[in-house]
Amino acid sequence: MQKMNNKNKIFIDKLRSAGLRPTNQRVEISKFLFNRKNTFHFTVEELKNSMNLKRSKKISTATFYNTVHALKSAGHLKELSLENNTSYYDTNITSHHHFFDNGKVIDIKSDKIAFHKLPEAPKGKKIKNVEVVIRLENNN
Amino acid sequence: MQKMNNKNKIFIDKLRSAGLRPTNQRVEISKFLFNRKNTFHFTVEELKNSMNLKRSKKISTATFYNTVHALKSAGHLKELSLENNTSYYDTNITSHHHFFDNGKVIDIKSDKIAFHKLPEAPKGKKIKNVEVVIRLENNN
DNA sequence: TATCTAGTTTATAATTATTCTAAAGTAAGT
DNA sequence: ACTTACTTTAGAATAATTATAAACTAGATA
Repeated sequence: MQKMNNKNKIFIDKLRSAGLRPTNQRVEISKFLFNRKNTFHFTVEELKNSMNLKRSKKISTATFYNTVHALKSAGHLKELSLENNTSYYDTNITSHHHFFDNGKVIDIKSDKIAFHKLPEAPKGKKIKNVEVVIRLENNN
Repeated sequence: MQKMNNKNKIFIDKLRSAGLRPTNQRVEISKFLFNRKNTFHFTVEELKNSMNLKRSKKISTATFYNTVHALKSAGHLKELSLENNTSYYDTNITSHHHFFDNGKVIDIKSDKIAFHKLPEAPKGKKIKNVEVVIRLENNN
């Protein structure tokens, strides 16, 4: 069914590398996420709403969750812990940090933060990653 | 009803400063949280379970949530964003950071992390706080 | 100290984000 | 074209949290 043109190869490859068959729904999700100039942040609910808004045949919630989860596990998406009851995802998987301002996420390029000192991991453990979240508030 | 002895004054004061009347349930929660040598981390569910385990008359879930929320708003507890579907709280409200290892939270003293470089807040905003989470994995 | 009232507690229902289930549909190998 | 294992989907289930509203109580007042 899926027209297997070169244009979609990159998006299909991400799915395959996540162990997912490139079905229509998944390819559309993959394109929506990765076929753009700038990376962005989203919640699954936001993704679902913005994609389904323009579609007559809606993609189901479960498919969004499954696909996002698999893409995350394969390393194509990064999950952010910013608020305690919504998962934010980032299509920018390079090492970087975030400002968080009342539900809005802003990237901080990796080179804008440098450590002078960092602790060692407890014995038997190693550091998987270091995440900095700078929370913002209004100026007075 | 509440025996207003000096021993409890400090725990009662935390409640009052959070705008809460020092009822029996709340004083017990406040004592459970703050009447100890070392600070600790907890989820509301864990707090409820460990307190109610030894009680014949259970404190209701709503009271735990309300009290924790008010104490947090008053600055007596710190909420941590570590996992996306459970709120962790910390009775250590001083500035510090965390290791996070598969559901387990470990404090990192403030002086163990130093920044060489930090970005400025976007215009109109100021920095509320800077949180570092170092995620750990096993040394295989 | 008895009374009163606004604030509290509780069980339960409601909500939100997410995961599970199982029936109907489809990709891709033969 | 056929087959089979993987997908999609609607809807149910779950988990964390918040809301509701009836019964209860702290603490001010008479």
